[in-house]
Amino acid sequence: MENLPLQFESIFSVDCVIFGFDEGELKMLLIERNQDPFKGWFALPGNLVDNKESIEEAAERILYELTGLKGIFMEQYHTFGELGRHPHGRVLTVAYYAMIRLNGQKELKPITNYARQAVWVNVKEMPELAFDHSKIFKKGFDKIRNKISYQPIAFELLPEKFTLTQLQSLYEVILNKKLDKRNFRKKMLAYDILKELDEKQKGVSYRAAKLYKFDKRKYAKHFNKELSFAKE
Amino acid sequence: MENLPLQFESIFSVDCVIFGFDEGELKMLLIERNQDPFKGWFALPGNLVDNKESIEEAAERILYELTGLKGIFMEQYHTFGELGRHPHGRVLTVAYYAMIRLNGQKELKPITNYARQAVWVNVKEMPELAFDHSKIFKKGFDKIRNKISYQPIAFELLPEKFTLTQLQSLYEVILNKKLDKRNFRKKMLAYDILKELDEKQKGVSYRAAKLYKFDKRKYAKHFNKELSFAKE
DNA sequence: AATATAGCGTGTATTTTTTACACTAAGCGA
DNA sequence: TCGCTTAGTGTAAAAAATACACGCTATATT
Repeated sequence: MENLPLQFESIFSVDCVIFGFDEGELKMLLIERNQDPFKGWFALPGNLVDNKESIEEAAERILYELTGLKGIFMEQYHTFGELGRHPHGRVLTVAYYAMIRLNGQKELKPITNYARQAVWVNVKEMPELAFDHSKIFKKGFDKIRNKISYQPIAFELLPEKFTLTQLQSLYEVILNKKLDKRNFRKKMLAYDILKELDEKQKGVSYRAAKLYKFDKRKYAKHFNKELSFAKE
Repeated sequence: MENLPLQFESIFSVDCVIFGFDEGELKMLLIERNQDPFKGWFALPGNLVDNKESIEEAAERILYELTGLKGIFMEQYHTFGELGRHPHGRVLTVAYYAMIRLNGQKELKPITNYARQAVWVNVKEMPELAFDHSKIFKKGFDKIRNKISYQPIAFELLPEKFTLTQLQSLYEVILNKKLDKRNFRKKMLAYDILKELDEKQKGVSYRAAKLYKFDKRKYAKHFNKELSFAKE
């Protein structure tokens, strides 16, 4: 702290690990790089932070520029700064994650041409990524897997209205194990953070399930108590 | 990532939040700064990371230089990079924490003169700190409070041999609430990670308590199951 | 030697939470 | 109307968490 030049600029980047849930699969947002190094490789959306913006603002801007997604709230989870992580020198990267709702097909359109395209990739079919991004992704995945065990972040991934079966299968994908239907429902309803709607699922060729909404107001009330979904 | 100069140097720092437990009080390690800005203020041990060392190495080196403590394993928990956090420009700082055993009085002797002195301060009597260090400390404290609820990190703070009452009072200080003696013991012993010794406390003017050791081997066996201490 | 003192060490009953487990009901399509 | 597919439901047993109080023992004091 002491031997700093009197005025200086920091060089560091952010990387974003964005999860989405679609067709029963947990997916992650990747870009195909259009620049060296690692041109043509898949990578996490990420770039350098400007000198006059906060890191959070940078994360939001960069995600927008590379994928077209706007207004996504992300949470910081780790900073990576291995000596060898970038070919041109050590760049620190601050990693953020978010879980978002895929309303039907959210349009992915990179605004800059640093990215050739942005795509959703099933987390179970992740290719090798540029830089140390595979490691960053893995740690982010661990993070949400852990977090979902005590906080109901899963709702962020589902459409506004969802069935209990959808909710359960999301938990199953993230935790990577089967849960008991009756116990899952009992537990989830006991938390009293779901609002049952007067509506049913449509367009299915079997008995339609009731739809539910996440009730933020009730959730806030229970907020101190941490919720536990993982123990079963 | 794309518009990087071909070779560059990163400027960033680490700050260390080091907890110790002594005389029934949870304490934190602070230095008194001997340099502007904030000369004479208390601050977390922290400094710039060299260009050829990993962040972890830097944390260890810096802690040593400022306090004389060696070989402390620290864990990263957050990165702070507010635009205004350093008067000369934005410096990112990666924050680490550790909990350490204070064997009697561990000698604190700054090696460099960036620090005038290093001292243990009760977390309940924390002065205002330089830069945004109060915020960094607070987040670190939240972190261990949360962590101790499901992982037995408390052992790192106690002497090798300790009584159950000492262990309980440490939990009470960190969680900031009273726990029931019988239930605490029942739960702790049920986890089967303590080894009862054939020794007793010495030098107390009342019935001496049995001493215990933390049994790392048994802990490793149970490691998958997370332990819960906070619910009561 | 007797007594005071301070913290040690222990058990049980109750409530709450977690788990295991299987069938009928409803809606759609052929 | 029959067949298929998923929705929706309850109970009993086990495990975990909680609430709660007193005799014991080592030392210090007189």
